[in-house]
Amino acid sequence: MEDTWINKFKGLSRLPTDIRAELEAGSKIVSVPAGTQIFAPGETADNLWLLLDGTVKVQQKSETGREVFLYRVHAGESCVLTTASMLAFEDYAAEGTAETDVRAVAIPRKTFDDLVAKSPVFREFVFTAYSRRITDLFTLIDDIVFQRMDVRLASRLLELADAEGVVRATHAVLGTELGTAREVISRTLSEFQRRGWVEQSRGEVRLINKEGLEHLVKSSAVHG
Amino acid sequence: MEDTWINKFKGLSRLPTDIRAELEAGSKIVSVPAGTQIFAPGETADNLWLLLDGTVKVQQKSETGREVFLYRVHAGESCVLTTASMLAFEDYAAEGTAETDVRAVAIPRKTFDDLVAKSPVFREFVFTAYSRRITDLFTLIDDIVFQRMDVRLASRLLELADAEGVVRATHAVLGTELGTAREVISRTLSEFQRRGWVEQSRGEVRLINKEGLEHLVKSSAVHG
DNA sequence: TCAAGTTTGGTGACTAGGTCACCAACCTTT
DNA sequence: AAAGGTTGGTGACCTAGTCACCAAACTTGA
Repeated sequence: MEDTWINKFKGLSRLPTDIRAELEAGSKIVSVPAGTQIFAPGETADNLWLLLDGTVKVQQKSETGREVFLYRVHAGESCVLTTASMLAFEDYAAEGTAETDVRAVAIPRKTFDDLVAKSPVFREFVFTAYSRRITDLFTLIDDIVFQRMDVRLASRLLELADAEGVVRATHAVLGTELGTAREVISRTLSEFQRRGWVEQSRGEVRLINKEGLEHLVKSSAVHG
Repeated sequence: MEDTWINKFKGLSRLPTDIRAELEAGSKIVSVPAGTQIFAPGETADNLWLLLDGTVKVQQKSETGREVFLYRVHAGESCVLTTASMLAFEDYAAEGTAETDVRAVAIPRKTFDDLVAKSPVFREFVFTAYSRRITDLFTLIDDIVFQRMDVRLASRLLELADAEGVVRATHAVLGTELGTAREVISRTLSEFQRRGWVEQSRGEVRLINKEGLEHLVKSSAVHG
């Protein structure tokens, strides 16, 4: 029914015909509604997901119940870090939730393992995805340690804004995204509002002066 | 000359004979002195290292020149995260340095790729190593965000202490290990000294009451 | 439609920890 | 013994995380 999804993934378009056929035959397209938990700590993942539409948020839950945002998987990307736990038959410490309605290709362990064995192109696809994710994690650690909160919030708001420049998220959610407390978000947003960069209402932040936010982000990139 | 190193690596001992032979023939044992830079940002790694002796410290260098410690590779482990960049032909954002004299098995890209293709046991070895490293990174992020500095320092001191209970490291080094400033280390160590847990001299910290440190670490694990 | 409960955001007071500037003690080199 | 680098100590200050509490905005149900 849908024989072109492979072309949505840059690294897969070079797959030879026989491997493409095996990949299509050995996987299936799934749809889940927003809010669905896709993988959870303590569960062994048994499918590699390649996202066709929507986004998945990956968070780490600490023993105290608090959460830290790790990364976000967008359409055209894969939840590849789960494959490590998949092939290693190990549990995964993070949890993934569909933020929006999600359509994805689910590749079961067996197909995945076969393709890694057979296809150099597929191997490169997997390891490239890994490499990107791991680099993201390194960048996250760097940010947490060295970057100021206001800069991190400004840049996250710019990322999360929709076409109208509106971010639909509560202060508490933004807090876990950045690994900080809700109060810190509230205070920083008040300051942004005082400067005329944003307007707020319950559950949303409207960016009314993106240049201000962008300038804050840029200026800090220079000095660190 | 050395045909038993494979048994130092738990996940490799189950390799079938022909694969063992290929692995041994296609790799070589290398030795480097303490302080050697093993991989650096901007370089494509072209060997997977399996550590036989010594330790390798992996750090992220930020644009500002400051460093954050990411993880430490011990004997019997592999620098597996570099393989992602190896197979993806991508640069790596982190740098690895030999902390001690290091003896290791270097597996070149070609051998590595062949073995991943041919051997399910080797694949499992690689992905298990990945899984462990990634989980470590998640734990690190969690620690940085939620754990108190004094607890983190206490636990790091216990890890780094030699058989005599001595940690040979300057305050500045301990600072980068924990992603904090030297001053914070100095103050926290003074407090530990005041409590009779450690004694200090230039370049080293002697743990004279490990129970005190351990108790601090344990007590915080309960409440978070 | 109103009361009760829940979710969301605001605030003051306090603490932990990161930053800056500077100095002193200590080691190494010549 | 002087000079210079390395290491550690300290006060003042600022950022951000924590705690306790409240108020406003929404939701639910009788």
